[in-house]
Amino acid sequence: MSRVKCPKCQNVERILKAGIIRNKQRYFCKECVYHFIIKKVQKDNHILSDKPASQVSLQDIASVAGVSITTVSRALKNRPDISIQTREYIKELAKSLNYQPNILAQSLVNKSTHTLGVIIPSLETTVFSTMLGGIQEVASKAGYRVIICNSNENHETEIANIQGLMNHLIDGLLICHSIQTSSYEHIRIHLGKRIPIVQFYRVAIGLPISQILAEDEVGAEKVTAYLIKKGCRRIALLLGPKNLSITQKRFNGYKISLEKHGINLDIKLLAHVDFLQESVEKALEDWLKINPKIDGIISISDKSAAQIIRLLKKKSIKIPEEINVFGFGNEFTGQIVEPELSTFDTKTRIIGEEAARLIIEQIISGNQEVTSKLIPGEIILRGSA
Amino acid sequence: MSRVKCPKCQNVERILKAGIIRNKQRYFCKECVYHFIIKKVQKDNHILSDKPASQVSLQDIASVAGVSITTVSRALKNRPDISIQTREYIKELAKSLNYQPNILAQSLVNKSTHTLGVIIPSLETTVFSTMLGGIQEVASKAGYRVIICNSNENHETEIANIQGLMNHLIDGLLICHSIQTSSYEHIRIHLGKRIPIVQFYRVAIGLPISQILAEDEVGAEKVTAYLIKKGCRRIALLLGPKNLSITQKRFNGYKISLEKHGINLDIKLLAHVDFLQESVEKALEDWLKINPKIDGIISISDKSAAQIIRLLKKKSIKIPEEINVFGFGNEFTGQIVEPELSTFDTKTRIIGEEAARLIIEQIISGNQEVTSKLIPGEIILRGSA
DNA sequence: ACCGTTAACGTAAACGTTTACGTTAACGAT
DNA sequence: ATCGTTAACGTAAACGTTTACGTTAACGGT
Repeated sequence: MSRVKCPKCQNVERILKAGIIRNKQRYFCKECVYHFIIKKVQKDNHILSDKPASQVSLQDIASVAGVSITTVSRALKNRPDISIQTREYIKELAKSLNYQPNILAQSLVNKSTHTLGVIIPSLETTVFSTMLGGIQEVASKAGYRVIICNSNENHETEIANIQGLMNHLIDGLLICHSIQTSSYEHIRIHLGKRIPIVQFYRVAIGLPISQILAEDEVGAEKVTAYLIKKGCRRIALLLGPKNLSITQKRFNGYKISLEKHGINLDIKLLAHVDFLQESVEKALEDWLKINPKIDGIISISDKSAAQIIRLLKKKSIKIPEEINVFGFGNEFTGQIVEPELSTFDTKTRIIGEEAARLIIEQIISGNQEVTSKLIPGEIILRGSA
Repeated sequence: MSRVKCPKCQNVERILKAGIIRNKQRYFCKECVYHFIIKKVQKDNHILSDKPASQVSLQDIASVAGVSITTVSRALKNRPDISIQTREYIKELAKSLNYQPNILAQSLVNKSTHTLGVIIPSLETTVFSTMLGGIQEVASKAGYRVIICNSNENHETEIANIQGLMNHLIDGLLICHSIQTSSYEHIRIHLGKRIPIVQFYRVAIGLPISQILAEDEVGAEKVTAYLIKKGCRRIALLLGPKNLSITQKRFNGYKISLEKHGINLDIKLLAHVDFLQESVEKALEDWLKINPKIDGIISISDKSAAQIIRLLKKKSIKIPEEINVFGFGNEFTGQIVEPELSTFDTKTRIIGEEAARLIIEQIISGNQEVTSKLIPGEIILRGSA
């Protein structure tokens, strides 16, 4: 009935229809017992007809040079088993064709991407962008790219980001936890695998993971001691959410220092904020109502401290005469506010640098020994305390 | 002489040595004319003997389920041509084995990485980290990852970063040029290819590339006009390096406004700085020596403006009575300095958001039509002018 | 009995590399 | 002539996916 010809036995007579598959008629040849579908005619893609935009591959170079892909790879990678003439010829050819290796394919074979993943809670907070700067610099110098994921202080986002990065995109993970992160199951499941993890600044306490930390406890202790020495007895402490490691450590340092100097801890002097301007203002209002009056404030960040100073001045409260204000982090803002802010410099950039250094070392050595490093900070005295 | 047996014909007699290759003895069987090397005995890697750390692949699932890789892929991707029972079984199996797809392999096949590349001159400058925040947010919501490369205001680094990212790592490139970038050959060679490029904030003038811009010209014009209306006649203008687009545009706006109000342009009132504190201080010193005296300063950024205010106050120069100071960018610092800083809000975050939105649209639609978008800014009046 | 249809699978090519292993031809020594 | 050696290449598998295409068995209609 039809002019269909069997591609195997060339028979035209005993061909039967045999169903429709993917919108194409299928046939069955009774002669040679063979099912088949009529192929479309091939397009004429002889020469580089329609690939203006696509990158040239090893195959393209090999075709032009008249050698195999292996030989091209050998030439470009300076491997042995190739003659000098061939090597130079191929190298020049590759350059003239503007060959660029496909990093995806390389990574797939080499099982290494030369990329670090960084999970950061926010990009618009000075401490974090400063740490990122340190990470970037060290990573770049060591030949590593950086994928930055912003968790936006959100637990779910943090989990999703980590999962994505861990799916073979990175050689190592640097993580600074979000405010909301209180369980660490999503980290634990990746421990002991191929990809090393380093926590920095905000860390999970109690997990066997390498950490790079600021001197939160020591710093808070030193600052508290300094204020006590200056005569303060009612020192208010502005802290972040309770689950954060920096919150716990700074509180510890504060408490230790009070104990050493025989001052009783007053819970009313503690406040937990979420880094937003409103919550800082609220905490300050509450403190100012307390009796006996507060005579010192240790802030969670320089930004909040600067904000506190502005608010106190609006209320005509003298700094440092009535209230001493101390910041944490040594941000630029502290040099702008009046009086200039005394602060504990946590050496934020160095934390980033060290974190990158540590993870790169772990990647290269394959040694994932758990280490914990404290970056020494420094009290910087200016006008506010 | 030896007990070597030919793997083909099992002959033991007519075996000859045939060179050493990669430190292994090679043999030649005269019987069947065959070269061979004695293979090492295979290791017993029956069960998952030594893969505690390696991720499970489609192949692993397929082996356990007793089906082919294709079937597993179909199940996990909800493709047709699979029975519901099989699909559900495989899905559960995958979950219990904690299967995670290898994004590298997916990207290689799909020729798409769902990743945006961003080249930024610095991470520690507020405008940039704010724009990054905007980019990140829009990208995340659209399901795109972000690779951030810090050019560190360096031309060579910018070139290297772009080249790296373009080697199949990203689906689209967002770029904000470094100070040092004056030639744009490294951008031009990537135009018209598969990967769209969008410039933002600092752009190359004259290249056919889509751009998202701040209202630099209009903003400078408005600010200048405002100061003139307030009575200023000697308005100093702090600019960045001459090759930057924002420098040229802000200067244009300034000039236009002066002309409109019949004020002559005085070159001595212009200063080009490199964003470092020292150069700002130097520019200010020079200005203060000029006669007739300056009565207004338009700064390149809020940070520099805040710095200028502090310096002026140290010299007991009254703001805004003697000198009006205007910033650019609406950074947090402007609310801390006293008097609070009047500024032109360039809506930095929106610039980032729009840049991300535009490039994602170009990626999805495949339409690389060149568009240029100006993000409307807004004058914010506070105490300094 | 014969034919047409379809659900549900499998095979293999493709993406662009890297690399273990095979092969060839030329050369020198016996 | 026969054998050992080596430089310089090629072949093919592997990395983990996706997908075009082929195949099988079962079923229903005549």
